[in-house]
Amino acid sequence: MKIYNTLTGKKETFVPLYQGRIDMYVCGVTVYDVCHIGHARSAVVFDAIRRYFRHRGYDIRFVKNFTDIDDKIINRAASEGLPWDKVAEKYIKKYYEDMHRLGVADADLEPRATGHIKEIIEIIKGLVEKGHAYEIDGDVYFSVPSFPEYGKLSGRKKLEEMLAGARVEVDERKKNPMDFALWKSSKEGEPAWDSPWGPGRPGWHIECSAMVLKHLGQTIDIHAGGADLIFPHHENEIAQSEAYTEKPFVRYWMHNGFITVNKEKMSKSLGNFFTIEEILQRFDPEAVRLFLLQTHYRSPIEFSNEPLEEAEHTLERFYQSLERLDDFLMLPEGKHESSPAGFDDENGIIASFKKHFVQAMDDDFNTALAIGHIFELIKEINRFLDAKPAGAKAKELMSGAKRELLEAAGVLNVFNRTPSEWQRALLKIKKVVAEEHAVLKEDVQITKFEIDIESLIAERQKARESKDWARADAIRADLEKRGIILEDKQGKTAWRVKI
RNA sequence: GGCGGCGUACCCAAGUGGUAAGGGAGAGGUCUGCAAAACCUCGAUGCAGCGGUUCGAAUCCGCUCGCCGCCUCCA
Repeated sequence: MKIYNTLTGKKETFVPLYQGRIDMYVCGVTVYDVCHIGHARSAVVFDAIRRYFRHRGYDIRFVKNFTDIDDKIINRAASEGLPWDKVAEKYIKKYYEDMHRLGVADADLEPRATGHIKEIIEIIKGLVEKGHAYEIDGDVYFSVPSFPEYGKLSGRKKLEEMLAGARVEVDERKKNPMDFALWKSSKEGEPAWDSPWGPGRPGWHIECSAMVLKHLGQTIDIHAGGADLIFPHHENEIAQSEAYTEKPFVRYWMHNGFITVNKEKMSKSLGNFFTIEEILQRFDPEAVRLFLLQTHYRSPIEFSNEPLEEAEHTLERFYQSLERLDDFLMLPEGKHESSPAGFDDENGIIASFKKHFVQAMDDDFNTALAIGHIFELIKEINRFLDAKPAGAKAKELMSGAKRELLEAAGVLNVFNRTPSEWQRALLKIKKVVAEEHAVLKEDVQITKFEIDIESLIAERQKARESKDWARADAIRADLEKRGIILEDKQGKTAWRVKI
């Protein structure tokens, strides 16, 4: 398995520190506002990667933090008129709602900065004792010159060069302009914890060092996050952690690319962001997840409606094919045996799918290629079924193909509903069912709607039998206006939601 | 100013030395009462441009052009 390591700038063969086990830490979010699609990308990508590790048989310990104390939270508390910890609670709750809808599983451990003040103070004390940190007026700073390897992650070599064009406002009291805060003294009325340097709160970077150390250990296999965390956040984490433990902190650093809007990074400050909530009002969550996984995790993704609509079409294609496959598998067996030639070849698409899927994912988690393989398999299954196969052997081949398909789908956590669940979800998201009804009594209303459709289909069927094509076509056209497409198949008429 | 990334068909996108995955859109065909879906066929002699290394390059090297990111909080 190969992983691109930001530290070396290369794809490397992945070898965990302890055989069969992986310690992985992902930087989560600062909970001062709702999440946007950029946060979703990071969460979805590392969720898929975590699932893949598990699929490959690793015992993975997966930790993702919440930053629940920080200047932005304090500011937000002031503007919302809430206590700071209520602000954190509120957005943690919202985070879970959004992420669960996107199929992001909870981490094994989801520690919060404020739950680790004791450990943070311990580390800062150690760093001061070792001469890596110093106190000024209740603030404690990390001394960057005391850690010669500083800059190794972000590729920054000379501190002077970094400062030349930088837009940093330097705090005059710091010994070196690059020094960063480990502990910040609190002003009157701000949240504060007691410390050897007086009441204060932790700096941003130190929490991750403390939580990694406490929950995973001195050296971990993988540390991940968005590419914007490389500098200064992860660079600073390395400095603190390695200065404190004198051990390598992280073996593989992974960073996901940004979501862009008009080619520019989506960000709060530019105001060009779309929240997960508003996107999910218009698109199915599975389509959003698929959209995010159809591009390699390190490449930028340009955000717009079109690829999300395409993702819905892609899902439609998948579920239509799955339904067709299910229909075939439900068919009575019969004695007749007939399978088209070539489909059960050892090197054929069906037999080699699993190998290809694993190869793609083993190569730095190429989910885009892996999804490509899924659609090669879909096409092959459709081709097979087009040839009107029959008998036990054909069924065996198809049930095997279905098993492979769903196993791969499970790893990515897309394509894992039933075709009818997908259609029901579409009924809601495409607002085919009147909104007030859908909101008031979801499933009851939808079921009634489905019964209506079924009776219209029956009426149309009668018209067709008496060759009253005008009547049959009128019913079909009427349903299409309401967002329902009818498809006449062998022996039955199926309906689906128009995308 | 320093460091880094990107540029593949109409659109999205994979591909880091062996002769251009996949999806969408489009054209033609099979199927269908007609459709829809599915399937088949067609579609980049070429991967921003120029030059070089090589038996062989989208893939490596150099230069040029264009776009973006980090150096401030940021997924």
